[in-house]
Amino acid sequence: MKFAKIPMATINRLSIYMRTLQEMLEDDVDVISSERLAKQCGVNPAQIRKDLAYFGEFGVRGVGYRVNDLVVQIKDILGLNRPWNLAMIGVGNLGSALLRHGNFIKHGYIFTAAFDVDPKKVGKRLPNGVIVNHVDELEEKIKEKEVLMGLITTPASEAQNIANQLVLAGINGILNFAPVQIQVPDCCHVENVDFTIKLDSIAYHLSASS
Amino acid sequence: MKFAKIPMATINRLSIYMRTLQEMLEDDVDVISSERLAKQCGVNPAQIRKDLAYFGEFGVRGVGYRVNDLVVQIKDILGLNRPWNLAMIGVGNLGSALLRHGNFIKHGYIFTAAFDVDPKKVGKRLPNGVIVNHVDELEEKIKEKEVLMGLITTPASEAQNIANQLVLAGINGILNFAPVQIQVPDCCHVENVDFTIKLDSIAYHLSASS
DNA sequence: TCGGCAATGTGAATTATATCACATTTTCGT
DNA sequence: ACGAAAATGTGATATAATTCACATTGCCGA
Ligand SMILES: NC(=O)c1ccc[n+]([C@@H]2O[C@H](COP(=O)([O-])OP(=O)(O)OC[C@H]3O[C@@H](n4cnc5c(N)ncnc54)[C@H](O)[C@@H]3O)[C@@H](O)[C@H]2O)c1
Ligand SMILES: NC(=O)c1ccc[n+]([C@@H]2O[C@H](COP(=O)([O-])OP(=O)(O)OC[C@H]3O[C@@H](n4cnc5c(N)ncnc54)[C@H](O)[C@@H]3O)[C@@H](O)[C@H]2O)c1
Repeated sequence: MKFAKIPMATINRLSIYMRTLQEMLEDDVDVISSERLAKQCGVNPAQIRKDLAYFGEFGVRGVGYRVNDLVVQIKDILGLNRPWNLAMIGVGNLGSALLRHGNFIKHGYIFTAAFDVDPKKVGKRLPNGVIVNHVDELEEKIKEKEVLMGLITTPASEAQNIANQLVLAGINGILNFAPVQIQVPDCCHVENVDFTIKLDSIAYHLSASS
Repeated sequence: MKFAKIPMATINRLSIYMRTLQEMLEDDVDVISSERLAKQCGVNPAQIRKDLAYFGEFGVRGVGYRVNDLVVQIKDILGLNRPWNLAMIGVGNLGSALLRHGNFIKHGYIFTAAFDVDPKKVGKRLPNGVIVNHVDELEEKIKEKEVLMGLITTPASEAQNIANQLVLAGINGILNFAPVQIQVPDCCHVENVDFTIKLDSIAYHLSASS
């Protein structure tokens, strides 16, 4: 079972399960059935069991899943039982909002470096103590701070260029907020966040149903 | 063909095609083959033709697609040949960054209302001229300003509550940035944006490949 | 100790999505 | 005017993901 190809959708759902389970922990739920968890997450119960079955057997038949254990197991699967150092490239509108946001650290994501080209921003100290570096120092600082993922929040026109530099600096995980498709070698994994695509999808549904 | 069930994935890809085509227009490309467009968008050429075939015949055999025409056609499909009025609920960190962002208006999305509960924010005028209202006035203002979609950027704990109010105010399209699964009636379409899920997915890929 | 219950884990069936492969249609050069 | 070239549109095929349905397993109470 361990060596089957894992659907991407499964990985994304595991994140959602994990987050839901963490909320349940705070409400002192300690055992949960796939049925109840499924309802909470808006998926089919068999889906949850199948998703987990790719990685092993984590439940107790007739009982359900121990919430705390399952959170740990999912974290193991996803590689989240360790901190991940992040770099932000582009400390503008969106970049700053993300840097200020407290949720990342709660999930083990730590901004340890930030870069910009604007002289007004370079040298500034961020609320989390990180100092904004000039993008010229990208490779050096990324290695020094042991950064493993880069978040691109520069203008779209710069995104590909920044991606290239990140890859050269040894980064192989990128979260791209610029609304362009960036090209990287196979060793590097890119995820895109594009809000307007989501808005378009809502527009389609509202138009189609009227 | 018109009445086949359209895959969600098709709709999302149409947005990507459209954006890529719009870039090409700026570079004065006026005809494009599915093959070249596919390469640019990182998909299979047959995929593009199939996606479009759900809605009609837009190309010229032996030639390709007229870029400008295809943009118009896709906009028609998605319902984007008209403006969409948006409301932002929660004018914090993220909400403000989005409100300041110029890309939305370029795609026909117009923020016409904004809401918060913080007395320091209510009454303030935003860069786009919109005044922040108290959330108590949600329904009234949403009707007055003819808002059709709501963006939720409040703390997660408030998200469901806000969603309920939006539905009551007649909204049936919601873009939710809070990291919780919100429940709405079938008439309402919800899309979620959750950055940490994307980070988790990157973490998984980096862990799995090492 | 044992039988019934409850909920998992999973092969099989179904549904959805993507790709192939080619007949069709248009353009263009001679 | 015609034949070759190019690229669409689409039925058939392949692949992937989801859901069903039930045998299996561990728990609990009598
Ligand atoms: N702000 C939003 O709400 C929002 C929403 C969706 C998408 N986006 C996308 O996110 C990106 C950033 O948006 P924004 O609103 O923060 O823009 P912004 O202009 O406020 O910020 C961009 C920052 O990048 C810096 N920069 C420019 N070139 C750079 C380079 N080569 N290296 C490093 N830094 C560089 C600029 O100095 C600036 O600080 C854009 O691609 C935008 O389309 C933003
Ligand atoms: N900031 C980010 O980069 C980021 C990233 C990912 C997810 N998110 C999510 O987006 C949401 C907002 O994040 P943020 O960083 O902007 O938080 P924030 O605290 O800066 O902003 C939240 C705003 O919502 C307002 N608010 C609270 N209750 C409200 C209510 N009932 N009605 C209307 N307004 C209300 C607050 O007054 C505040 O202005 C959160 O759910 C967060 O998890 C944010």
